[in-house]
Amino acid sequence: MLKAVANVMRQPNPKGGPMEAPGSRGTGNTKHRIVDAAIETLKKDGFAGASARTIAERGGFNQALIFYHFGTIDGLLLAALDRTSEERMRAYREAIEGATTLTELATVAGRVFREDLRSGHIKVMAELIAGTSAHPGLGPEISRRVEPWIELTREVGQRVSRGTGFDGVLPPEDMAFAVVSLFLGIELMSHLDGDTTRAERLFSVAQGLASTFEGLLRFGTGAMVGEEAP
Amino acid sequence: MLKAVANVMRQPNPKGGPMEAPGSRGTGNTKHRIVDAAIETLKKDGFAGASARTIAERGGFNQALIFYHFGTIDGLLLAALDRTSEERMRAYREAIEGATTLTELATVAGRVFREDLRSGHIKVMAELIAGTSAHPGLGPEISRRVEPWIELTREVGQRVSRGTGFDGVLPPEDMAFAVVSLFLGIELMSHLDGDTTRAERLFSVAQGLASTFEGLLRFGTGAMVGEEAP
DNA sequence: GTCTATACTTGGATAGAC
DNA sequence: GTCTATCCAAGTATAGAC
Repeated sequence: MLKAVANVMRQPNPKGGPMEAPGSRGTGNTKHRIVDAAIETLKKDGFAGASARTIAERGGFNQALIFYHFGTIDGLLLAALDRTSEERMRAYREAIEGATTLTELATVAGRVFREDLRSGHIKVMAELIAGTSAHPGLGPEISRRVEPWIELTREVGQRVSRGTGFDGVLPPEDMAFAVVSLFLGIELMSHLDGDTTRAERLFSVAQGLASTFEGLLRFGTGAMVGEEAP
Repeated sequence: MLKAVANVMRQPNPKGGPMEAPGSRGTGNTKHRIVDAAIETLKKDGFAGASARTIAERGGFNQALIFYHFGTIDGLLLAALDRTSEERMRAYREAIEGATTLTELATVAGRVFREDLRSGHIKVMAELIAGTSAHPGLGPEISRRVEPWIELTREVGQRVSRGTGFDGVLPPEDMAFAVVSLFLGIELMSHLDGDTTRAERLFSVAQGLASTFEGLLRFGTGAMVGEEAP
């Protein structure tokens, strides 16, 4: 039950492994396919269903390849998280970086998260976080990979709230923690009954609230909180 | 992998099982102990770590007893959820029913959820929801057991927002879904690094926000949204 | 690098003695 | 109702042929 702990970060194989040597064409392609299958399996079967056998069967390759390329299952799962995380982080950054007002942010973040919800990208993270209790060795590794999401959220929140007179009230760190938690929770809930309509509705409402709120602020509420426009 | 699906609701044993016969003293005590151990195991080892053997070892009883009393592991896990859910529901209801203002609500709900966070009661639910992907048969069962929580949240939210001029803006259903999701997410995040300080801080801040907001409302913002006090 | 075969462990579940 | 013994499926991981 605990024996994977010390091995989580172990390198592919004792002899240096498939180190993506300069001239190797096509190599690395298999690793890619394995990671794909792992992501797919985490989405559909969850952490508890992500065994070497199920992953290998879904991907149509041999089970032993996992251990050759990633050492352990946990190693593969971390690689899977790295991939989705990187992909989605790029998507969020691109979508969000143009947004400066609360309304824009709500619109654009809602759109990207809807994509996630449908494709299950955040599910990978939620499942791994939940699975951490069973494989404690994963804890610190997952934790490190979640931090950038909190940081991204904090940055964006801070940028958008600047000058609204709201940015002293809810500290950005707390806001970011809450938002990331909320997204993870929505992901869990939505996959419970395969029903994303509640989540979709929530995002519509949030969008509406954001622009209403923004309108109110422009109205002079800023002065009430004791803030001046820059 | 899928064979538990049809068995989830199966009764204890073929012959009618240990049906808590009227005169049986002490009986049912064992079932209780088994459920205790299951809850403890879900909290500490998560869904993926909650095997018959680990549960039995933690509880100091024989592994076979689980199948005698609950038919399957999934059956036991549902019983575990029933117990925590009932216990915590009572605690929340008692704590919350007196609260009529937003400030009171934030204070009291925060206190109870902090208890949860430390004792891990909601973790049981979060782990089971996450585990549902691996055991699809659990899906509907868990879903049924989550609904009352959304309903409770909705009721309370509605009661508190009544007359604040806020209760048309964020539909109670959406609010309830968001709050439950948020709590589940916070639970996941807090157990990831065993650090509950971020969650604790968030609750303090929320408490502060609630009373600030309430103060603003009393100030006449209600009129701005077009609502009159009852 | 990839496959087959295999060792060994853990897990769900049942039979049967007590 | 509880325990021992046991069956068999599934899991991780490795050795060794190709």
